[in-house]
Amino acid sequence: MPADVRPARQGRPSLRATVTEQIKRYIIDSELRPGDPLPTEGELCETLNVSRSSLREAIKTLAALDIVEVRHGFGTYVGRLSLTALVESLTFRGLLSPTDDFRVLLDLIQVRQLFEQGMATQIVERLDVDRLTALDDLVAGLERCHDSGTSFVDTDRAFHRLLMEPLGNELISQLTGAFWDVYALVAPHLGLADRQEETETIAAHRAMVDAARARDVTAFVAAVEAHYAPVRRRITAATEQHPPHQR
Amino acid sequence: MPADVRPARQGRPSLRATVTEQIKRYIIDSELRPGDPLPTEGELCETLNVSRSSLREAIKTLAALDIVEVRHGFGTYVGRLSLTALVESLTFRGLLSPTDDFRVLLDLIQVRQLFEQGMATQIVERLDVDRLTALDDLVAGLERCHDSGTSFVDTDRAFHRLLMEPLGNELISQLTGAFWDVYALVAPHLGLADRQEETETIAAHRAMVDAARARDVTAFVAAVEAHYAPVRRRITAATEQHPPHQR
DNA sequence: TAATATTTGTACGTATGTATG
DNA sequence: TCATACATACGTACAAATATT
Repeated sequence: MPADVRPARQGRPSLRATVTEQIKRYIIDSELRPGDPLPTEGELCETLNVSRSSLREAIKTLAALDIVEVRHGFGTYVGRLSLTALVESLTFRGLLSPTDDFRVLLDLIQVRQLFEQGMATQIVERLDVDRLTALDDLVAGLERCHDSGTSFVDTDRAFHRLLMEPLGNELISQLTGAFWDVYALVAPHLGLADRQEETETIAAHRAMVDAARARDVTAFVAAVEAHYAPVRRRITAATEQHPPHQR
Repeated sequence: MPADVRPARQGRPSLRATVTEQIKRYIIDSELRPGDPLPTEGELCETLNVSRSSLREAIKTLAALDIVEVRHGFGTYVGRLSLTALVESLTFRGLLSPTDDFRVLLDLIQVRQLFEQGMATQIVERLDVDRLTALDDLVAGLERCHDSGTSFVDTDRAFHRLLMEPLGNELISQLTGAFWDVYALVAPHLGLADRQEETETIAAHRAMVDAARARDVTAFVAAVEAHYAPVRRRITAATEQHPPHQR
């Protein structure tokens, strides 16, 4: 009986690796969808002929990838397949290396900018009136947050996700959200204050909406540039002074 | 004693969640680097005051994210922080929904194209003579593979990674590799044959190198377009005929 | 409100497999 | 070959969460 999958490093695949593959196979073969229930641990143990400990470790591996979702005392379900694993992995990377973490953040910002500038033509084309109005509201929300001193972050995240939504590319949308999450999680640990530039940032958001409404790709790209430029400057400045790693 | 971390959904965080956070914290606080050894399971159990089962499940969660790496019979180490989790997650997503999987692939191709076109200016600017020569060799390698009928894939992957390397953006490089991996894993399951268009693909690769050598951004972008156009056509065609899900 | 069944979470003990020297 | 250290696997028991009655 040949091993039909990659032997990872060498030797035989571990039992847990086998079990994770079997569970994935079960989900695919049963044509389950996110949210659908899986058999209980007991049933799976019996079906796959493994102990509960081994099965649980396999389940935990799959849960980390959001391929399954476990609810205590209730059951196990097919996961939402979100990119939480990517967020966790990148966040940890950002927190891990004090000397390199600014590099990680710069990389991240560059990708976000690449998404919005590289898709500028399609974004400007496809943003309909409803979405433009919604974006207006979100910018107004940013201003309210600024005035009242409340948190910026949720509204900002929603803005950038809504911007990419009309592309109809679920991967880009999710990556946008994921990268935003990572930035929001890592930046505070680096002592990067946001508030000083909020006014500038809000203006850039508004410029993006205006450019999109005017179907002016060039102006839109410039507005995106203006949106990310201060952040990049700040990170670069922080890199140069090579601050001590806090905590 | 207040719960100092996010309550996730509701209630108290599970012990396992706490343990995973503690291990991550330990790695960061100890300033460990990828490849560095962690304490043994026994020591960690004692330090964190948890049973082996709980600890092991936490370890498995971290291993799935490549935050730690376990070597059987040898020990546990800080992981390479690769994007294997992203690859696994996206691959599974592609395999999961027969009706949508072409959509997933199209999304993927679009992002790959976005990377190469959006970064065209910098790529063309920064590719030095050595790298251009290396790219020449890789194209020659593609031709040899085509003539001898051997596998295309490794050389193609190397080409696209080398293309992005001079950007110095590790995230883009890794995402490029990850997306390539996902495509290579999912495409065969959809019955998308590659060989028919190999000649066309090789020509596009060569055009990309030539354009880069001439520092001609416009030509480079066009070559990238020509590289991905046939793939996208093929996926679109396959979508329309809505084939039965094999296996 | 309370009791109960179901399901996942945690703990511990023991035996086995694996890598290194 | 052997010894040691370590991870892997299994089984059982009980705790905690959830839903139903």
